[in-house]
Parts: sequence; structure tokens; C-alpha cells
Amino acid sequence: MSFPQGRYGQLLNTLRLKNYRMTPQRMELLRLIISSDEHPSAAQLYQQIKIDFPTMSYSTVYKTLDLLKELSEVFEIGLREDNHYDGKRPAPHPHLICTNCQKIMDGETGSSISDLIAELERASGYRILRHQLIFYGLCPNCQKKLMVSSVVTKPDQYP
Amino acid sequence: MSFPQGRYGQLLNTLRLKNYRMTPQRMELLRLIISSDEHPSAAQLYQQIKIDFPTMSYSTVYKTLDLLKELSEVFEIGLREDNHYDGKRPAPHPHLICTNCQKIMDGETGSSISDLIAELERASGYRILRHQLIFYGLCPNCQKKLMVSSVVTKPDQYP
DNA sequence: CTAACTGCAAAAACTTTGCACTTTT
DNA sequence: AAAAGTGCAAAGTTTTTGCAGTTAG
Repeated sequence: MSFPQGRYGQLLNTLRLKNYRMTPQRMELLRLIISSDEHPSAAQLYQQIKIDFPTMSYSTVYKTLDLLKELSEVFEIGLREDNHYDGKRPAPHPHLICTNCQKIMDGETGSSISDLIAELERASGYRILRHQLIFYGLCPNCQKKLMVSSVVTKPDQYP
Repeated sequence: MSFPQGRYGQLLNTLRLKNYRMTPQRMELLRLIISSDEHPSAAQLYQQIKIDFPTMSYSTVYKTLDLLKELSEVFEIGLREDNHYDGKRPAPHPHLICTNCQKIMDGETGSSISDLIAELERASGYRILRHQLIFYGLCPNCQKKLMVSSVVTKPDQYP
């Protein structure tokens, strides 16, 4: 038995230990979701995997995502409009979404998040266990672009 | 022409000035959404309004909510599972959601939010314009309850 | 009176489910 | 061989849309 390095190898081991089967479709989804900075949506995963596995179905995409969510190996960025998934960092962290190009970026925070959580807990009496923080704005690229012209992008389509 | 006090009266005035019509259904939705601490969902609004206006339809609920969102008089708490609406405070602020009883509470924050936003902007280069912050945990009530027994609540049904 | 609003029914968008078939172990 | 996973098609859930009829201003 091997002990591969990197998140992909670790994840394979975890799944193997729990007796999940390593089908090609599943491995491809794993590979994509943990190696992509793009925070792909279900549709994007489906379309990407379909290139190499033409029989891939939405059922399998969603079932695999559910599995990974349950194992806390994937985090769902739950936008009403369009869900996206983050397989890189299982721990909750903020996401920045560009309202112009839809790019999703991971946010880096130091202590200000724990400060904020402590403040909220103190004021409300809630015991906070996890969070979903989404910040909307303009990415550096679009800030530049928008100084010149009004660029509008259209959202993806469901096939 | 009158200048009523309170958020309800102000909102009526705003709408009147923009030549929106004050239908009974619309006024009832307005009244509910700005006077309720419950952060109601579309379904909850629909059911509540249906009591006094039996012809009320989902179309009207959603059309009215869209109108209010556009005017920034209502904020959408966008959970994939179940959207809720906050008509009390138009400015973005954090929401605390109890994972046991689903109660949604407004979060109070001082400077830590601007600290957090400044930190994120600095690290990412994004220009942050608005945000949606959702914190999941246990409300004070459920913390007490759960010391005694395991209480489970079932989610609402769509009619 | 007429522009705006309502409400029905149908469509749309995304996700979930049931089940027969296939594949992994 | 058995258990698990796949994928089709159908159903589910919430939101959106088109349009004929109704109503506020």
C-alpha cells in the first residue's frame, strides 16, 4: 500500500480506507476539484469530465459532491443563483466573488475573523460552529478593465 | 400628502414617489417583511398573506420581492436550501442561523467587519462592494435544550 | 381610462431519486 | 460473487415568465 504525497493522494487514501471505490469518473472529479482554483460549479465539473468520460452524468456529479461534502472534503459555496465547490481547503474561509467576471477567489484572513466571530457570539449568545462568508466586488482585472469600457459577461447555461 | 413616521410609512412614501401602486397585497407584504424579526422565506410570506388575501399568488410574492430587492429595501439571505428575506435593515450585515431550530438572527458588529474587509482587500486586490455573511451555530435556546435531549426539527414543505 | 399589478398555468433551472445495468473489489 | 457506483429518465423544489383579466391612480 502506498502513501502518496499531496492532497490528491491523501484523499485517495482516505476514501480507500473508508471502502469507497475508485472509479475513473470519481477519480477525475476528485482530481479536478482539488486541483482547480476555479471553484467550479456542478455544471462546469460535468462538462469538464464529459470530455474524457462521455457517459458522465449529472447524477454522478451530484452524488460524488454529496459524498465529498459529507466527508468535509469539499465545501459548497451556496449561492442561490449558482452553486460552486471548493475542494482545496476544507476549512471554512471567505470567498471573494467578482460581480463582473464571476471569478471566485479564496480570501486570506488573519485574526480579524476570530475577532468578528467572538464579537458576534458575545452580542448574540449564539455558539458559532461554521460560517459562509461571501464578499462581492471587483477583482483587480475587472477594476482595470472597467476604467476603459463597460464590460458585461453572461452567465453559464444549463444544458 | 402625509409624511408618516417609521419604516413602513417611509417605504410607502418612497414607492408612491416612484409611482408604484399600493395594492392591498403589496402593502401587506411590505408590512410583514419590515415588521417581522423572522426573516421570512417566500413560502412563509405567501402563506401568511394568503390568510387575509386568499387569492395571493407566488408570482406576486416573487415579483414584489424582486421590486424591493431592486430598490435595496429588502436583502436576500441566499441559502441554496431556502432563501429568506430581511426587510428591516437594508444595509448588509451578518446573519446567524441556528442549525437546530433554523432561527435567523441579525448579527451586530462594531469595527471588526471593516477590519476584515480591509484585510481581504489588501490581500486580494479586490474592491469589495457588498457581502453576505452567514454564521451557523446554536442559538442560546437550543444550547440549553440540547443539554437535556436531542431535539430534531423538520424543515418546511412547499405546497 | 390606462398603465401597472395580479394570478393562473406553464416553463425554467438546478438538484434529487429510483432503478436496472455495470464495475470495482 | 457481492457491494458499490453509474447513468438514464423522471420527479422534486423553488423561482421565473407570458398573458389575459383586474384595479389603482
